[in-house]
Amino acid sequence: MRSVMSKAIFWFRNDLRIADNPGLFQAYKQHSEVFCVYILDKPLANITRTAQSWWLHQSLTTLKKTININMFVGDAEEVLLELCRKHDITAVYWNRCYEPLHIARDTHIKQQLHKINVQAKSANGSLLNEPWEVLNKQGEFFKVFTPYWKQCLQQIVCPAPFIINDYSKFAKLPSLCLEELNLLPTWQQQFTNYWQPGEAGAEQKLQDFLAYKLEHYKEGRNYPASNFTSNLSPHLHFGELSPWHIFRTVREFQINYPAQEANTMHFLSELGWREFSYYLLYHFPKLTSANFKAQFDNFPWHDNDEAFTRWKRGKTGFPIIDAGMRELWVTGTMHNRVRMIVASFLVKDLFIDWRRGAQWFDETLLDADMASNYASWQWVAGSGADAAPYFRIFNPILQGEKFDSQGDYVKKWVPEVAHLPNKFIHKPWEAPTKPLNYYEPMVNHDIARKKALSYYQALRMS
DNA sequence: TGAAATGTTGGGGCG
DNA sequence: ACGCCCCAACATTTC
Repeated sequence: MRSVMSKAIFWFRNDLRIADNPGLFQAYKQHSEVFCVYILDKPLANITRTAQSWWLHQSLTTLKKTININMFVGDAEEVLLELCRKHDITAVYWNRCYEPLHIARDTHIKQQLHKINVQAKSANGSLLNEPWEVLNKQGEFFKVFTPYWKQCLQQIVCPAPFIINDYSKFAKLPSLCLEELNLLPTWQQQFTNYWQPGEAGAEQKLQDFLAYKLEHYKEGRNYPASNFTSNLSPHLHFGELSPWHIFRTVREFQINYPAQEANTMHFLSELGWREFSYYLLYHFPKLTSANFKAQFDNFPWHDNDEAFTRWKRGKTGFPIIDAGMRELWVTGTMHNRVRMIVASFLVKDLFIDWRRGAQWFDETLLDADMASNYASWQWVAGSGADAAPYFRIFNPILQGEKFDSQGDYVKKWVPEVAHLPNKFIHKPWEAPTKPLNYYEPMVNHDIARKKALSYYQALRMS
C-alpha cells in the first residue's frame, strides 16, 4: 500500500500538534498527499458548552495557521468513509484515544475502513506506556501507583522525536470553517487572560517551568499562592505537546542539574499519575460511574442540590474552598492542592457523591480529562485504586493555614475576607467583627468529620 | 498527598 | 534539695 502517489487522511483528535506526532509523521512519510481532518463527532461531542470548547476553538485556530485542517461536523464514521470514497484515500491515520467509548468507536471505524480496502493505522501519541503493556508478575494490572510507576520507568522506551518540516503535502478539501463547529465559549471570556492554547503556548509553558519553577517544584507545588506548578495539563489534554517531549526535556534537565533529582523525579511522577489514571480507566472502564472499591456502593450520599450549588458557586463560607471554586470558574483551572481540599469537602463534609463533583469539573476545567479527573475523584473519595483512606479528612481551616498562611491565595479570590487579620482569614466567623458580605460556614467541620467517620464505619460493617 | 486523640517526656515553678 | 504539678513539645495510635 506504500505507493508513491497515494493519498491519506490524518485524523486529528486530542493530539493537536505537529511536533512529535507519530500518527501525523507516519502519514507524512508514506504518502504524497495528506488530508488533515478534525471532526466534531456528534455521537461523542460532549465537549460543547464546556470550558474546553473554548480551548478547542483556540487550539484549532492556532493549528490551522500552520497547516491545512479540514473541519467537519457529524458522525466520525460516516464522515471518514465518505471522504475515503470520494477522494481515493488509501489509508487513515490517527493517534489512539483511551476512553471506553472512543476505543469502541475507533475499533468499529477500523473494521469499516478495512471493508472498503482502506488501511487504518493507529499510533501511540499520548502515553509513555500503553496500558496493556504494563503488568505485574502475576500478569495482572497494577492497582498501586508506586510499583506501577517503578515498572513504567524501567520499561519506557523513549522514541526519537518525530519532526516534520515541510507542510506542502497537507492539502485542502471542501470542508467547514471553524466557526461552523460552533465551539463558542459558554460563559467566561476571561480565559484568554490566563492561557495561550496551541503548540507555541505549550512549549512556552514548558520552558518557563524548566527555567523558573522546577527547582522549587517538590515543596513549592503545595502552595497555591505561589506559582511553581507547570500548568501544562490543558496543553497535555489536547495533545499540544507530547508526554515524551516533556519526559525527554526533563530528563535532560536532570542530567545537566544532578542536584535537582528530587524535584525532577517528583515532577515526572506527576506525569506518572496521569499515566496511571489512563491505565486504570483502560483496565476498569467503568471508572467514571462505578466505585473501584465496591464497598462504597452502599455509601449514603446526600442528594442536596442547594449544598451542591453553594459548593459550585464558591459560597460555602470556608475561604479556601470558595477561593478554589471561584478560581476554577474564572480561570478554568484550580491549583492541585486546592482541588484536593474542595473535593474532600464535597465528599466528606457535604456527603455529595463524587460523581457529581467530577461532572462539575468536567464542565469547568480546561484540563478536564476523563481518566485523570475520575481517577482523582475516586482517589479523594477513598473509593479508588490506591486511594487516600477514607478517614483521611482534610480540615479546610488547617489546610488553609498550612498552605496559604498569609492568606494571599484566599484574598485574591475572596475579597470579602481580605481585610481580616491573618489569624482569622481562614475562619472569618471567629473574627471580632465578621465580614458583612461573606457567607456563614455552611457546615461545622468537626461535626461533619465525625459524621463522615461514622458513615465509613457503617460501610466497613456492612 | 490528614488530623484528632492519646501517650510520653522533661524542664521549670513552687511549696 | 526534693517531690509534685503543669504543660509544652514531641511521638504514637487511631480513625
